Amino acid sequence: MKQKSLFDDFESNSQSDPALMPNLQQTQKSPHQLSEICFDVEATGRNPISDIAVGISLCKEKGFACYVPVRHANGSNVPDTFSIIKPIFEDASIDKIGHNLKYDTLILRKEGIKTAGKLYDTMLASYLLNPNRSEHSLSTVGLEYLHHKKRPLSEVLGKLPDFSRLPIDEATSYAAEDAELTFELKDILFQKLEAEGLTSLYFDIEMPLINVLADIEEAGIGVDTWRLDELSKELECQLTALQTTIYSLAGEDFNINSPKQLGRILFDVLKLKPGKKTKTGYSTNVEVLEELAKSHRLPAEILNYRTYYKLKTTYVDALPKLINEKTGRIHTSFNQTVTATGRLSSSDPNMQNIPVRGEWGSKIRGVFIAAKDSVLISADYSQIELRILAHLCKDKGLIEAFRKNVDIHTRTASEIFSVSPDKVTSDQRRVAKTVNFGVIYGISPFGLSEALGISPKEASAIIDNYFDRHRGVKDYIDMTIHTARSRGYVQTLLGRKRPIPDINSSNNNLRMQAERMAINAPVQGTAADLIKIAMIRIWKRLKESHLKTKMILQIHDELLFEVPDNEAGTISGLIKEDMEGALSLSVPLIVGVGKGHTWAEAH
DNA sequence: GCCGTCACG
DNA sequence: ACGTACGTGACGGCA
Repeated sequence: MKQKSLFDDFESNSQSDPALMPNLQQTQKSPHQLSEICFDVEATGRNPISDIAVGISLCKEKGFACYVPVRHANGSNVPDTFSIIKPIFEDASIDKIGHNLKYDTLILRKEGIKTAGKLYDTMLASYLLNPNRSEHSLSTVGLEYLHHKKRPLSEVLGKLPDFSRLPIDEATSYAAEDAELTFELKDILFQKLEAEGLTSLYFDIEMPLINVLADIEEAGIGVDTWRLDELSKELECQLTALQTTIYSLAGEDFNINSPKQLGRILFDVLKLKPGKKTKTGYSTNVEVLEELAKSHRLPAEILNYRTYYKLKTTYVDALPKLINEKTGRIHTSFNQTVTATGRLSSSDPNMQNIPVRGEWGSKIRGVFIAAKDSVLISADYSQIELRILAHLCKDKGLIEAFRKNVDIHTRTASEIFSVSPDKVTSDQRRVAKTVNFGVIYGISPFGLSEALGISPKEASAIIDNYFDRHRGVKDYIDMTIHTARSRGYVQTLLGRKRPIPDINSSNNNLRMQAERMAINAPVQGTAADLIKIAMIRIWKRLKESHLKTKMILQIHDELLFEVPDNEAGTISGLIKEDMEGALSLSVPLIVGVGKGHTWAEAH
């Protein structure tokens, strides 16, 4: 069969309307077999689960871009668009280039198009090149690398509600520009990735993760709306009662949610002793209120009120609004280009900060439920960051502890307090746990003293003691800071880089903060690399084995799966195996697995 | 739009 | 004398 050029098809389809293909009119080149195509999907909004495609722009070379309207409100759409472009997107011999491909592929999937072929995502390339940057939109990246100023979509749209209302000529010039800009960015960014040694991280981890995340987002998670409603009423009750108590204790009504008004009541009216200050006034945070609660009932009730208010507004009342009408499930967004360390982030809703602690943590996790005839399985890495620290710093004591699989906090306690492990008190273990976390965060005497409520002197002694017994950790930290100073960046085990711009700053605070970032980033970032590898392995295994189990959440060191009952018996072992074997470190990796009808039960 | 606060790893 | 543990996102108040 004769291979027809995509652009031939577009031309034949658009001849009656020259406005559709302005750039095509300019460049009449002889058709040839495509080896790569740059594309961008224009849609009705920013949520790939609920949005629909309005049009698709394509660029095959510089100066040769076009736009195919699909669902414009004015009706000038190309008939049968998808049958024209479908073969191109599904042709594995044609490389696909795009900016934020997760979004585009999710939209295309709903049109029945499954993209095949080698993928290049310029947004992910930009992220790996500079993860400190908070934004990697096409306009931002285009500005940085091509000095190209894109007109903001909001300005193009004006008062129009979405892209489908845009007159076709404006839509065409806007969309074609996006595809062409992406096309031009590709070569520049990939040369830089190569030069920075980031290609294997890019092609082996970040790019394959796109489809994993797209599947997770598409799958969503089930929620018990009836139970949410019940919890909302219960919280409403509690809050009403607390409000009455608080007004009576304060002697007047005020807005409890206003730190400013609360500060006036606590420190001006009741004359309680202010603790720390913020930039704007008195601090009224947990630490301050807990201290005040020792001498007055009001701050104690404020703390209760805050807890319930948070649970109600951020979770119980917010979640139902985010349930997708069609699927009846919650579909979070996993953002792959936000964090400076390589972690994912989650939003709309953030499914990575759902309460877990205390009675209400269980109540709220209890509303996330498995589908009919399925269970939820949670698998989480045990002490992942400390194990990674042990591997990175090669400290003998730390490695030995994990190889023997002893309780790491108890062991640290026995070291810093010079007692045998079986004599460690729960209080000593708590202190040791804080120290172990502190090490990963770039511990300082002041920070530890604040966290433990002890004097900086005592904290300093504990830290010195810890580093005396763990020279490997101390040397690793010194070496990391030294590397950061000389190279300007730090790296994870897989070569992910984080620039540390302030590491040589003359400002002590900035420099010390930079040092803590330098210490933490390789540890947190390697853990992020690790779980990403595990996700890809599991995803491939599920696909190849034609299993119906779905990965539905990632919470930094935990993966959550929705598992049909008939797969529940065998899947845990496979998940555990893939997660524990994702990287071969000098210490074993251990994954705990739980099962249940709700997330609370599975965790 | 920023700030303070607080939920998570 | 200063301000301090690392990384996120969402909420309400306020200018």
